[in-house]
Amino acid sequence: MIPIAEPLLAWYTRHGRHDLPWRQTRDPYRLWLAEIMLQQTQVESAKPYYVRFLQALPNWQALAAAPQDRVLALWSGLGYYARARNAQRAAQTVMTGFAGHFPDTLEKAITLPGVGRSTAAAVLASAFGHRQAILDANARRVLIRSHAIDADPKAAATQQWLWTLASALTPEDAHGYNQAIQDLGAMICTPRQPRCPDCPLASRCKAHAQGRSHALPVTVHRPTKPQRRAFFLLAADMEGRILLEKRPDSGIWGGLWCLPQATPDSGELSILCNEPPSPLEDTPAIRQSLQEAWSRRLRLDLRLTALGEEQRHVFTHFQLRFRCAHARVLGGAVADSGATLRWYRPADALKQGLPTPVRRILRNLGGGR
DNA sequence: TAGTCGTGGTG
DNA sequence: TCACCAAGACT
Repeated sequence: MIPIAEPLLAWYTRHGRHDLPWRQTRDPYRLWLAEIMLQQTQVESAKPYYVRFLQALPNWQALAAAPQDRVLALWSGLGYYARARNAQRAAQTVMTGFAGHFPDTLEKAITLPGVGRSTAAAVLASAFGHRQAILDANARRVLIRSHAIDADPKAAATQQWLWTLASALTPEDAHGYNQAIQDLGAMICTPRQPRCPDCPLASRCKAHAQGRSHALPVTVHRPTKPQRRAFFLLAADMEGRILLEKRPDSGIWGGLWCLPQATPDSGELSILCNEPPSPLEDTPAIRQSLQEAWSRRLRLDLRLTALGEEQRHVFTHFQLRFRCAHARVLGGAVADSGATLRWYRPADALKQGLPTPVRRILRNLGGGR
């Protein structure tokens, strides 16, 4: 084991990112929210969301009591929407189960939905000064390089070893140390092109000594992403309002408002589910099939007027190719008033919690902006 | 245990 | 265009 706390803290004092919004506070709510938003998310992406979210929902009580649609709207565009749903559940648990206070032990903290070991440790260390080790992507990379660990970082045995290492290395000032190791990972010990000449740990880093900084952590080859295809329905009524459908709570884009989707070859309208990719051709038969399927399911008299160009959206584990089917609503029972189908004027739709591709589509409706 | 869950930046 | 990656957690 290589002691790194001392040079790390000294470096952090001089070069750390002390101006990050969540470093101006020791309020557990604010620290916890930052940790949730930063899960698998880079600092620059989370920043504006963090500020906006706190402005709207500044404490446990406000978040616990807010409508889910409001929470998701604030999260819209940030991704991993289960985090937003879990965050609200966690806030409700804090209010009802912990008397409005973030739990002060690791065991209790990780019972909150969306709070794992690393997130809990980060909050306890920063909010209460507890000596708790974190193990996020930054800390993991620093430990793997400094100790020249060759094993697959994702393997369970490696994880266990890294946690042991992290715990042993974390000093009494875990609050400072945790932030220091994260900043080092983000600024110096970066995934690619690590800046070893500027690193305070270079003299004791095993990977550096072996000239393998760039080769660690080892990467396991991932198979290419599968493709999924779908048609999105852009149905406008007489007043120019657009039909949106709320997605189920679980699964992709859970709880968000989306354009109704369909695939041409499945008899009924499937929703971004895992099925063999069918081409997004524009043929009379496919238009007919889409029009009938949507009309039936949504109980609307639809007339498809055009198919937009193919667009793409890449997820972590698959790639989505889709086209927008523009349609007019001639009449019929308006599938409205339901909990999952609503008509929105485009300007109002943009205030809802939308997946990024849907937001982009609706933004482009009015010709830009 | 191995998938599942978003989005934007980067080489 | 593409694969990889990010302040991970859940099922």
